[in-house]
Amino acid sequence: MAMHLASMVHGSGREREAHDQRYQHQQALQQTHYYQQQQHAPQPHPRSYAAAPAQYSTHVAPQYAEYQYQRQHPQSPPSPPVEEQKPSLPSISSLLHMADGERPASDAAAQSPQSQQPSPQLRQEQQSTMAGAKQQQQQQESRPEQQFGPSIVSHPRLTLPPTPPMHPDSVVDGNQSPSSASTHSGADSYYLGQSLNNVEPHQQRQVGAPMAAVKRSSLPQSSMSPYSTSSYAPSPYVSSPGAASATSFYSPEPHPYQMGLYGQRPLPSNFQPQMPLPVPTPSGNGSNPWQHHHYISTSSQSVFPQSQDRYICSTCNKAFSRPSSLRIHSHSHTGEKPYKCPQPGCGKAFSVRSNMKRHERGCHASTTTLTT
DNA sequence: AGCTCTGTTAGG
DNA sequence: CCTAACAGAGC
Repeated sequence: MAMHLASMVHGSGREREAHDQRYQHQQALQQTHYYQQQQHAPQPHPRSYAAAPAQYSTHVAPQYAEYQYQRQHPQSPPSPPVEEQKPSLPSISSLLHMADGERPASDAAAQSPQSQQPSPQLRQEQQSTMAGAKQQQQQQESRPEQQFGPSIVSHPRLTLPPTPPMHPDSVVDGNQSPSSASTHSGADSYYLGQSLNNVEPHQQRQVGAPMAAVKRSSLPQSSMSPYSTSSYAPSPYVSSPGAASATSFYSPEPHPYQMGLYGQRPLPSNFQPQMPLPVPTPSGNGSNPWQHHHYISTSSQSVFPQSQDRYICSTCNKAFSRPSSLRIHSHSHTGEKPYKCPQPGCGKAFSVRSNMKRHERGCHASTTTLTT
């Protein structure tokens, strides 16, 4: 029966086939899981830069509209004018009755209070968009389905109090769009660097620990780093972002990690951020892993420092005025702690020398005073 | 110009 | 409280 509805509502062609299969399957699953998914749909990262989500919402949402319509219709109209339902719903009802026979449990779940959550607005949006296009199609294709339309547009429930709008994309593609959208935080840059270590960025993204290493740099990147938009690709110094870090533009020290991740060079004073705006490629794995997370406003270009902070971390794009600062900063990405507490028995290591000194003073005050 | 140290802030 | 990380001052 789902097939009927789906095929009736949908257009034809491959998309419909794919949809039907998927729809059938989803119907069975989603009747009970839909709202769970909705609740679990990842929220956009608070720091993510509003760029992406909109583009993901389109072609998946409609099926939910159908689904919602189909599922909610029977349970609901708070005060369904009988005369309205009579002419408009018979076929739907019959379909649903069939469904009842097939999956009583699912419908029971569908009628649970929780199932009321989905915002009428959402449905309204979806219906309004869908109804317009598809009703006409339906009316042309098969007459009976036209009841579908009127019941939608005139349905009293559409006037229900507004609830927080739910984005179809977050509902439907929760694990796709938000994640890709949320990758705009500077943290991703870190993973980019990590990805050089033969680990997929998205895999790393699931590893919580490394996040700590970049938590600080992620913020400054968005706020202060004008290079974020893409100091890599079009840079005269960098021919291939992936290989970029392997090239030592600035590497006074022979540290391997610098060569690998932080090969950095002073920006020319006349450097112009000429690079095109970052393209939020949904195809994440696109040829260029460096592209997928840069959603910095173009206005940031105007703040580009001409002479200061010429040393840019290739991982997080943070700028430093001194190479040593960049080097120290790089430790935060690599996790390297080259400064070890000299005190015997204390194996503590630090990424910043001064922190080690401080530790030494604090924790080994007595011994240090003796030794010094 | 660059390094080291100190002070400060923020997170766990 | 401890540590990570950063900015600024002094050298």
